[in-house]
Amino acid sequence: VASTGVESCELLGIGAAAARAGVSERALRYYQELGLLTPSGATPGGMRRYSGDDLARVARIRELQSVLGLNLDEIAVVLGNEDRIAALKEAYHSAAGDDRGRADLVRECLALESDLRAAVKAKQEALAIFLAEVDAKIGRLRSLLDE
Amino acid sequence: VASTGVESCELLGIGAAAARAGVSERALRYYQELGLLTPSGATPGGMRRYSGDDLARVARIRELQSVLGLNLDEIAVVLGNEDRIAALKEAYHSAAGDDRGRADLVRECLALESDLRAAVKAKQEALAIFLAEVDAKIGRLRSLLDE
DNA sequence: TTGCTCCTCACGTCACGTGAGGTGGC
DNA sequence: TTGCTCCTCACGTCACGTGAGGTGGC
Repeated sequence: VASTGVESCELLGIGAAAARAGVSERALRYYQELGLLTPSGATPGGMRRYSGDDLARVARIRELQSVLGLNLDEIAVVLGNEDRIAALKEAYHSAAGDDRGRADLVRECLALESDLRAAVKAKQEALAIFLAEVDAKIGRLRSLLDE
Repeated sequence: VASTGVESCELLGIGAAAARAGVSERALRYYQELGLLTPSGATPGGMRRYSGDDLARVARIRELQSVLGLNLDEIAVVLGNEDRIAALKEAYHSAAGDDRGRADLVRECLALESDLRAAVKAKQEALAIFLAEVDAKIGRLRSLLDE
């Protein structure tokens, strides 16, 4: 999961973490305030320590903001679902719990992921139409140049 | 240009205009405050009157916000360019002005439209990657269901 | 002790939302 | 006169930006 070049043993301070993630320290503190991202570690003095997984989570938040235009409330739902999926995989590997309830959980996660997929598809459609309009405008400008 | 079902002779009050455009009255007043959209008409009493072209401009603003994620400063640039293109077409039909300067203007508009096209392409690329990830996650969940 | 990084308020910004209180034409 | 729509402040919200002033470990 941690493909950011940070070993899982060494945790970063908020300054280094913000620099690596390409966000502000304020943003990291704000995500924590909203319960979106709790740093993996802390010093006795109350300083935040971020892991590679934490940085991956920050990247995911920014992606959901910029690519899909979700707000932080909506992102909390998506991240919550992804956390549940990860927990489900753990539960499947260790053969604990009842199969009946677990299958229901998987179906629930699948439904939420399908909703996300539909949102992406809708965005793609809108972008394709937009691109066609821009291309048409460019074509008309080109023909204007050829008198 | 006006394909919103509003005849060009009858201008709408801000309430009807906002309802048709699917935005708030506050948003229309805010766009005017920023110089993005000046209503085509006004009553002696100081009430705003919106034309079909005004509504099309509002739709364009919302499209640039939601599809491309531009802020209102960036949208002002795009709209300014589109206004110049429209003015250029007028100038080409009436054979006024010098051909030399006009061609330069067209080239300038073309450059800005090409920038816009590049932004759209980048968004498409990001969305395609995102969709592939969602599909992979859905596939893994489906295989979990098949035990 | 000196830097450096970190901490918590707390006010500013952008794109509006949402009343508060008053005006204007059928 | 009564509704209805419109007007201008003006404060609230979301996702942070940006200092202000103080703390903590090498």
